[in-house]
Amino acid sequence: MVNVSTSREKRTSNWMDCLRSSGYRLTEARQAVIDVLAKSERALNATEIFDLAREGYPSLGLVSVYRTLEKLEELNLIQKVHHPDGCQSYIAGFTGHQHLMICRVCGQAEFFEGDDLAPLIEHVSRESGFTIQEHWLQFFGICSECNNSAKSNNLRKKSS
Amino acid sequence: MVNVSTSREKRTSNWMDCLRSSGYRLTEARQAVIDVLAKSERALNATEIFDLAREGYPSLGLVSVYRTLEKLEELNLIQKVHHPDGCQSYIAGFTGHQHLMICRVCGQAEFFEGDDLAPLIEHVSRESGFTIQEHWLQFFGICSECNNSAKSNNLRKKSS
DNA sequence: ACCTATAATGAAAATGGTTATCATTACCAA
DNA sequence: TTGGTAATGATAACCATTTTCATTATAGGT
Repeated sequence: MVNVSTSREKRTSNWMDCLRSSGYRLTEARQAVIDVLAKSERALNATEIFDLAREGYPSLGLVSVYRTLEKLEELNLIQKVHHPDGCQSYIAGFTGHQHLMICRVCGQAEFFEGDDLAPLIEHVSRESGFTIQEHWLQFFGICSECNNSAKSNNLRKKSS
Repeated sequence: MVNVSTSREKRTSNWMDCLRSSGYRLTEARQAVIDVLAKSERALNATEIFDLAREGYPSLGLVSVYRTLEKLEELNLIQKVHHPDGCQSYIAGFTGHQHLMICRVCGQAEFFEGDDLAPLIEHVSRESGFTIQEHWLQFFGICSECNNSAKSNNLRKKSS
């Protein structure tokens, strides 16, 4: 089952449904991991998820985090995010593609669409003899919130 | 010092020059690592480099491989390559950008140019409020050599 | 509502890749 | 040639991830 675009609020129950319909059991450990990941605006690694999830479910074991991540990835509910300093973090995601925009300050990640790489792929393909099957595209920068708080910081500095 | 486009043959000596002019010493261990990396057509991880380099310099230690990689990356002579199953391999590269085309069969990696993402970046930027500073673009597919050998395999199958 | 098979769990140990420590070696400027 | 020291390789330490295993808790059947 492939999940479809889901509001962040319904994502948790949707994921639990996906697990159940794939023959997996619904456990408190999984619930705790899913709660954290489904509502996060940035990619999280196993340890971060562990720490956050234990706030609500203290008996959670780190191993269960790894095991849950495995299953969520298998069901295409989450995807691994590649980053200059580490590629072991995960984020809720609809497609298998890497079309993310990542804020270097706060880590917030946002999907974008509208890339038309067909002409480039066509060109590079003909030039090189490569058959191109997949592409990764990712942007790094500063999100609007961090842009704004940087501005107001500057104002404060100037006025002081 | 930033290295410029260099033919594969001259790359080794060029890299040694870069090391020297940056105040690093030229040692046999480094030479061995550089020899392997400079002539490789695909990204290699530390262990692969270690194994290959020891063929010519058996007393090489794995730790020296890591240390040399560190320095070559610092001098922008090599860059880390991100891949679905592992992001710890390195390839000789001119720029800090990820504009690679990688063969899924043999791993051969080739740089390409000619991407004009300015309109897309402009659009996504305005839409989201993100300031986009950098982008990663990477293609995966089958290189021309592997395409050809796949074809001849098919012919052989059909004729037998 | 209770059983029961077994999937899933958490703790502890094992693994594997990378980094730190340290005595020894070898590079290179003087 | 020599001396200061950067770099080396061996070993140990480290840390994230995986495996093992006895115990627990889920969900389907009764």
